[in-house]
Parts: sequence; C-alpha cells; structure tokens
Amino acid sequence: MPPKRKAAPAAGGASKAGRTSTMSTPGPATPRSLDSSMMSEAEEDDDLNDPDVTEAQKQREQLLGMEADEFINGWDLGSSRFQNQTKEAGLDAASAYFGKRDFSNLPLKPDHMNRPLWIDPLKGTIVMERFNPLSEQATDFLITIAEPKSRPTFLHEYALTTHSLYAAVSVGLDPKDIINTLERFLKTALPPAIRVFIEQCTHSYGKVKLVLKNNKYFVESVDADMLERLLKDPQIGPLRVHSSEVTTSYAPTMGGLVIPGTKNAAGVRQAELEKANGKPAAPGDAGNEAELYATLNEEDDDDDKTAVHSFEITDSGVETVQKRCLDMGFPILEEYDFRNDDVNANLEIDLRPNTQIRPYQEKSLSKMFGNGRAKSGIIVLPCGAGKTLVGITAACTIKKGIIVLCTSSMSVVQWRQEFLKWSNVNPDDVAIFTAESKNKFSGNTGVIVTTYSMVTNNRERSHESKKMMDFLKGREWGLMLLDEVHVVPAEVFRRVISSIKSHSKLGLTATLLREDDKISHLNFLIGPKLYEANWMELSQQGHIAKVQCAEVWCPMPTEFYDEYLRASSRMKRTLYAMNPRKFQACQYLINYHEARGDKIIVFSDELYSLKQYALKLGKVYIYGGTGQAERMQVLENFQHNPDVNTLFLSKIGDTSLDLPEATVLIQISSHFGSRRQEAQRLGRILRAKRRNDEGFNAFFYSLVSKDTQEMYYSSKRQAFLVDQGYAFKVITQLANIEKTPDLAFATAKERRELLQRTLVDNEKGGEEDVETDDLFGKPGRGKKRGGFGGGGVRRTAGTLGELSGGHDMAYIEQNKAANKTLKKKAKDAQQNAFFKKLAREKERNRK
DNA sequence: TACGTCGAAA
DNA sequence: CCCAATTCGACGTA
Repeated sequence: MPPKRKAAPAAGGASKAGRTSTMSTPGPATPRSLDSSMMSEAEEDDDLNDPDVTEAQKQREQLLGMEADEFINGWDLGSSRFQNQTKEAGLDAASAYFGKRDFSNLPLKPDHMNRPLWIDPLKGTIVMERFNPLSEQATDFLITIAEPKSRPTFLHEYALTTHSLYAAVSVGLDPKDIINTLERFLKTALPPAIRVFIEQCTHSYGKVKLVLKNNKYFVESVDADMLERLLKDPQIGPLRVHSSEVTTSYAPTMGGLVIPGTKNAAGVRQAELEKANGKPAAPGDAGNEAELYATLNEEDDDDDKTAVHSFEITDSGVETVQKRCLDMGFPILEEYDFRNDDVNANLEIDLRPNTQIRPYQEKSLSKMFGNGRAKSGIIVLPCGAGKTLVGITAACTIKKGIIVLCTSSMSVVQWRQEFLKWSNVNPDDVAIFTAESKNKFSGNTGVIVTTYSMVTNNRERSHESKKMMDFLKGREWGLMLLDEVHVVPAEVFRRVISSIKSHSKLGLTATLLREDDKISHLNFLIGPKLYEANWMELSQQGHIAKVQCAEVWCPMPTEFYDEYLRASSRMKRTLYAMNPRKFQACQYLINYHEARGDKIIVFSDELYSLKQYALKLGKVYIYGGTGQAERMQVLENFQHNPDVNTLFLSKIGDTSLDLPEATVLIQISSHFGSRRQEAQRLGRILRAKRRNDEGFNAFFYSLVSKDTQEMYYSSKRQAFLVDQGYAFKVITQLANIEKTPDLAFATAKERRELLQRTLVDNEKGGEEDVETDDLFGKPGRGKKRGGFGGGGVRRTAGTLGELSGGHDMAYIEQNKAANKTLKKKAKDAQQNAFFKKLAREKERNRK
C-alpha cells in the first residue's frame, strides 16, 4: 500500500532531516514533524529509506497514531496545545536567523514542483500554492476534506479537523482516497500522525444517526454494538426514553436525486478530471460531485438490506447526546431521508422555471444532498452571494414543512419575499411569525418565517404567541433554515434546536466567526460546515463586487491628542471618532464618491459622532432610536432619491436593516475588534449591481485616528478579510483634500470649538442636544450617562495641523470634474424639505 | 411608548 | 486565563 510506505519516512522525515534528506539544512533539525515531542523516541531508530514496512513499524505507527490522535485533537480547532509543544521543544540556534518558519529541511519529493501542497509542521495546516497548475484540483479536494483558514492570493491554508473530515466522509470519500489524494498533491511526505488522524476520524463516521420519527428523536445505528455502547454511557443512557425499546428496521434505497436549478455538468467535469489525471480518478480524488454520487449510489445499493437499530431519546437530551457522541468520537449524524418520508405532508414548492443557481450555490447544495438525503450543516457564503437562494433551493428540494429563523423581523419579511420571488409556493403557505403578525399557513404544511427571539422567548407571551409556539413545537419540520447561524451558539438561541423538531437543519452565514469560542458548538448543535465560498473567487467571477479596501490614517491634532491621552475610555472613543482630520477625510471621501455617482454608507458605532457627522454634513442618518417610519423613509430616499447619496448608520445597520445597495462604505468608528462586524459591513457593498461593469470597484474605507487604540482594533478587525484575500491599502494622505469645498474644521479655531463642544456635550450627558442644525430633535430613547453638569471648558492649545502639506501621497487621482458638486441648489432645496419632514415626523413621535 | 431582558463586543 | 462593566440594539409585553 503506497500510502503506508510513503508515510513511514515522513514519520521521522523532519526530525531526522539531516540524515534522510539530501536537501535538508545541516545541523539540528528545526522544524519537526508534526509532533516531535511525542514521536522522537519512537522514530529514533527508523531506517527511513527502508522501502518495506515491517510489522514492528506498523505497530509503532499504531502507537503513534493513538498519540497522534490525542495530539491532533488538541491541536484541532485552534487549540494552542500544539504551539505550546513546539515552543517547549525549543528551536535551534540557526533557526533564530530564519525564524520559526524555516522549513527548508523538510524532505521534498523529487517532483515536488508538480505538487501544490505541503504541510506546515508548526501549525499542522495544509498549505497550497495557488499558482501551481494543479491547485484547481487541489482546491476542490481540500474544500471537501479541510477547512479553509486563510486564502489570500498565492498561498491558501487549510486545516484538517475532525469535522471537516466527517464532512468529507459524509459526501462519500473514504480514508484511503483522502490519504492517497493528499499524498498525490503533497510536495512532502504525509506525516503519519496526520494519516492516522484521518483514518481515525473517518473510521467512526456515520456509525450513529439521529433521526426524527413521529415527532420523537431516535438514535440509530446499523451497528448494534455501537448502540449498546451508547446506551451504557453514563450521559447518554439516562436520556433514553424508557418506555421505548431498541427497534430494528431496514435502511431504505436511494435513487438519483436532482437538486433543482442545477446544471447536470458534473458528469462532464468528471470526464475532464479523468483526462487531466491521465487515469480514472479514484472516488473522491478531487472532490468531484459526480464521483461522490457514484460512490454513494454504490454504497446505497449495498445498504439495501442493512438492519438499523435505534432507541428513543428525550427532546431535551438531543444536544447532550450530540455533544457526547462527538466527544466520544462518533459524531452523530442527522440525515433526513425526505424522499421516503410519507408521514409528513408534502409542500407544493418548486423553484420558478428558469431559475438557475450559480455554480458555487450548486456546489454547496450538493454537499448537503450529496447522498440523496438532507444532511444538516452549515453553508458559508458572503453576503450578497445569494444565501437566501441556497436556502430556498434546499427547501424546494426537500418539499416539506420549512421553518426559517432569522435575527430580526426585517429579515423575516425579506425571507418571505424571497420565497415568493424564487419559488412558486402559494403565498398563503408562507407565514410570518413575529410580534406583528402571527399567521399560520392555510394548508397542512408550509413555510414559517420567524425570528430566533420569537421562538426562544419563554417568558410571558401573548396568547397568540403561545398558541403559535405550541403549533411550532407540535409538528415535525422537514428543514430548519437558520439564517445568520453564527448567532445560534448563544445560550438563549440554542434552545431553539431542541424545542422545534426538524429533520434537517441548514445554517447559513457569511462569517462563521465569533470572538468567543462558542463557534465550535455549531458542530454539534447543527452540523459540520458543508461549504465555504472563497470570496476572492466569487468576486473574480463577478458574483460579488470587487472591493478596494483602504485604511485611512488620520492624524490627531495635538489639542485633541492631549485630551485623548487624559480622557476616560468612554471619552477616548468619542474623541477619536470626532477627530477633525477624520471628519475631513470623511467629507473628502463622501465628496469624491458622490461626484462619481456612488451610494455611500458611513458607519459609526459611536452615536454622538454619528449624529455630529451627519448633521454637519447635512446627511441622513439612522440609529436605534430612529422610529420605524422614519427609517423606512430614509432608506427609501437613500435608495431612490438621486440627491440622497450618503447614509449614516450606527451599528443598527450591521444586522437589522435591509440596506439598499451601496457601493462605498466608510467606517468612522469601529471600536471593537470584531472581525465579524467588519466582514458583515463589507458584505453590504458586495451586492452592488454595477459589479459587472468593466473595472467597477466597490470601496471600503476604514478611517483610523493615528496613534490611538483604533489602530490596534483596526488590524484585528481586518484579520478575517485579509484571510479572505482582501488587501488593505494604507492611505496617509488624501490628494488635494484641502480643495474640498467647504472643508470642515479647516481652521484651528473651528477645531478648538469642535473639541470643546465635544467635551461639553459628552460630559453633561448631552441631553441638551446640539444647538446647530438640530433637525432631528433629541434621541428618542436611551438613558444618557449621568455626570455632573457644569461642562468643564477645557483649555486647549491651538496648534495648526499640517495636513495641507505639500507632497501628495495621492491615492485617488483627483478628477477635475470630481469636485463639481451635483446640482447643489436643487439638492439643498430637496434635502431641506426632506429634513423638515423628518423633523416633523420626529416631533410627532415624541408626543 | 416605556420597560425589561437579552446578546454582542473586548 | 478569565472576568468585569458598559454600551447599544432588538424585541415582546404591558
């Protein structure tokens, strides 16, 4: 067996590089194989060039494997255990010069040039050279078996995790294929630790299933011993419903399943692949769907007469069982054999004719339905890439009762509309369950769209809601669609999973990121990540907009900086948001992009500065306190009124607004280092319709006050986008900014006033709202921080900034016509009217 | 409309 | 390494 032979040398490969590899760096080997600390003894006397695998070696491998398993499990999913080990092991003297990441002594295969992958011994990640001709194939393969960690232009990093491997098996790969293919693509030998890890992960896959029958959950397995073992488990055993017995039935047969909206191109690709490889590809060689189907259908045929044993568990025990099984190494699968479900009514739903889903949507769905059943799991697509359509297509495939969970009532409405738009479902069958409306569908099955909190809330609720909840809980759903699934691990939301029973769950999100560690809970709450799109690839293919990202560094005028240094953290926030240089930069960018005809959204997490900016620039804004009607009005105008091109938003815009299309995004205050927020905001401009225009770019600016905490946060926030392949330019000077018409705070005097007003307003709690331009009245709600009045008027040293400086480190070439503000008068008139209307509205709201 | 509860954020 | 305290927003109910 070739893999074994190759793997054996790899065991010692790195740690003994000096002896075995002709091209290794002399001296103590620095980069070890994956786990030098635990392998070194075992390997010490290996003859690595021995072509034969001896029995002893096999045993040793076995042993290593166990350790390896333990070891890799520790390293799996971001554990620092591995890093610690390598740290402890220490690095040799030479490596100090090369850094820890000198891997030059890893033995390369002779034809390594033709192989795109290698394994980073420090991180245990698989690294792919994107420029290698085989990288396309390798990518297909890797996204099937591993999780993408980082995908900038030239080097992609993937990590093998238990879940990614389970996912791989679930689409029909077997360990041999994974290992062989990996070997084929690797420049270096596959470390045995990884091979064993793969074998172990894949071995126990699919042994245990969770199925829903007659509104009851059953743990099911073809392996009676396995079930026995689970029943004896101290955690799982008690969760069994005692009246129930262990039952036996027969697994159903599979037929060919066609996901609606897909092209039947898989077969063609398969043929091409075989040609490219020069041999018939082994099943799963490159993650090709056709192969997967083929493999599975074979298996299914074998499965025909397999006995299945099962026992019932309590509803509340589901999560525990899932978690426990995962911990024990038998991840419990949820697969819904919806085509053979004749208990639940079929839903009359199909994609509208001529709806063609995009290749990556098809790919992600084929992961879900890869074996003819519906697997639970998560699909990660950037915003604007059509997550909704993926969900709807899944619904149209399953054709059973569908429940959709969203984060806000806005997106509830959105989802319903999308359902009506993309499918032929009867509008009466798509019901909404929110605070406003609590309708059931007319027929005996249908689609329910609701929010997490509606379903979660178990406090006193209105009679209507209660009835509705009973309804939701009392039936079996075919598919639970979880929008923005990254919110689910929250303690409250996870209750949804057990209270509403669904045969399958599909989580959708743009960013499977949280700043806490709860994201891994999704693996047992919902299922493995089935697919994650590559943002760069999608934007190259024109599915999402190309984005220019830039970070604009705005110096702080000295008087501001002085205040900043001695301010409380709260005030610091306000101060660096109110930095007049930042304001100018913002004004400049708005000016520039409005002249180009862009629609601009400005985000500020800091409410005070949000309002100040918006008022000073005469732009509309929305924040949490903005009434519903006003919001709609502002959004409406932003969308359709050619004279309202800039919209200021608080973090309300992150989740709970359905924003119209914008092409430019400016962040003036982005306080926390939340990668998710950054990504989500970027997503706001990805759906730009003009994206297919030649050379069209969307713009993403992050305004950062120099030498403040913001710099740090900013880099943290960007981490995710950088991993997605976005490059952030740093702009220190905006060309001809001083020529901006009506440039604000151009004089030192104005800046001092701004500073003082900022200090005063924020000190005494700001309920006396800003005198000037108070079009919107004071905030509708929200208690202000107390604090004693008296607004200390601070002394400021008026120094003049140097921004008007001579050299242009120009980023945007100033377009001559750019500064011609468009139809300024008409605009002013119209906007004034608009503002007045809003003011009236606000006034009315206040009463 | 105000209040309470809850989540996210580092 | 974990926690704290704070802020803003959403939502449901009264």
